[in-house]
Amino acid sequence: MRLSRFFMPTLKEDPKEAQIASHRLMLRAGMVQQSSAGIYSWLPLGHMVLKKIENIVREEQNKAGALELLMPTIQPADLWRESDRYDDYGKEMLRIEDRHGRDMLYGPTNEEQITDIFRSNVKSYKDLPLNLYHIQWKFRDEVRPRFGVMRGREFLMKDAYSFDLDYENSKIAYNRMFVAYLKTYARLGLQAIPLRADTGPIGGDLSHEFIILADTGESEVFYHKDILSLETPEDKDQSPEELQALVDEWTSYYAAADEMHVAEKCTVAEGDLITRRGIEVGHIFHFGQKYSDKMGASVAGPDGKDVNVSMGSYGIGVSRLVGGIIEASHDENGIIWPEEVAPFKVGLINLKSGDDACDAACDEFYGKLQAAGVEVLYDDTSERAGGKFAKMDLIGLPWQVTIGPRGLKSGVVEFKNRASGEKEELSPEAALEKLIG
RNA sequence: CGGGGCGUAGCACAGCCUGGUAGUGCGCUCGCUUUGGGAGCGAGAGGUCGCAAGUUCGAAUCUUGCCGCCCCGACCA
Repeated sequence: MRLSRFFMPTLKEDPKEAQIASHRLMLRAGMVQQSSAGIYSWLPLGHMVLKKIENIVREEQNKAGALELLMPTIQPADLWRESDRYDDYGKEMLRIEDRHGRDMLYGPTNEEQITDIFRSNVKSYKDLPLNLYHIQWKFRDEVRPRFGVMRGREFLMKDAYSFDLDYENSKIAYNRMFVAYLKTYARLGLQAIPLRADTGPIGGDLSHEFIILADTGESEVFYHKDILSLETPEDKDQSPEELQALVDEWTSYYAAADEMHVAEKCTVAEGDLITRRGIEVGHIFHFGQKYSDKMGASVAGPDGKDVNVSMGSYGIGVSRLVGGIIEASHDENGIIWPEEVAPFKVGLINLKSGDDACDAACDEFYGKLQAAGVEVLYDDTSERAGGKFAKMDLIGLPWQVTIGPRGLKSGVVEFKNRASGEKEELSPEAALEKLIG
């Protein structure tokens, strides 16, 4: 992509409404634009990152055997009356009336909708286990949206729903998602910690939330220091026994958010207990028959008798992760994208566009990267050098290649790693080798 | 939802107290000079001063009401 043809409205100064790093940087980098409180338009650069995260989440869900579908954003109130949540959910639910006077709502989550799909189509235990998910926009009318996309009212979420014949099988589904989440966060370049969690309005008896550490996190977390040295599970299929062993390993260390942490009961030695702040980026629940009982989601078991299925739900905040990753990975100059989610892998800077030698060298370099399928943003504008450097650091692409008249005289380009700040002078061929090789 | 703050050019702000030609910096356009870490000079474009009512000869400025946004708290993926 040539910057001259791209739409990336960056800001040199900090917008005053943005208080925390990710919000400030997303606005400055031209990733999002606020539409109203807690509701954002995703501009091309932000949209690219959002889609990258979404795709990684999707791939890991698919690998874990979940099947993607897509449920609507607007749901009928009657479904929610069946589960009694229409009255319980409170003002966070955005309620709408259609032209016929029917009560509708903008879905804050989809347990009722998925249970309806399940009950009208699945009748036999032979069709289980089943795990269905979608990646869809949700709306929760938060009293106080804040922190940009991290606590928006409208947000993109992956939510999966598992259906099993009994608790034992449901537990396997739960464990499978637990492990899939560990793999997902690792691919996103994040160190995530599973915490035993409160089940809240979704209900249920088993629940973990996944948090990433960042100073601006909204809740305080307490954990045993060794949990950070656990190895991410291999990216392969695991048997139910292997899954259980992995979950046991990850939950054997103490880890709790402030509302679940009781200092007197915590047995971790003082020197081993770390207190930091965390951002919740995922939450999984086993809630058994809560919805299948109320909504009549049953299948015939092996003995021919109907059984209400045992369910779980599994959420990942996709749009929140965009902000979360920035919180966990930035410096005073801007964002530092982990390579897997970076909008482009390489930023190519033409230091003197209009100069024949520079233009020719850049065009050639750009062409070769594109031919090799490497995503590159080529700053071919006539802006001054300082501005180009600052902008490239701001948007945080993992690698920067700078081509200017001075280097060209001695046949080198500057090759910079955004994360470490390390620079080296290389021949164009050597730089290409590093990026393509 | 309790408490606080702010709405003036795309962005950040001054002007308001004490009513009288709507300003500054950045950004944008054009020209010239520049060109290796957010340049200089010159010339421009860009505003229903959040909205409405009121007071007044006259309102960005005073009064009232409304709307929007931000921060702290409680709440929450």
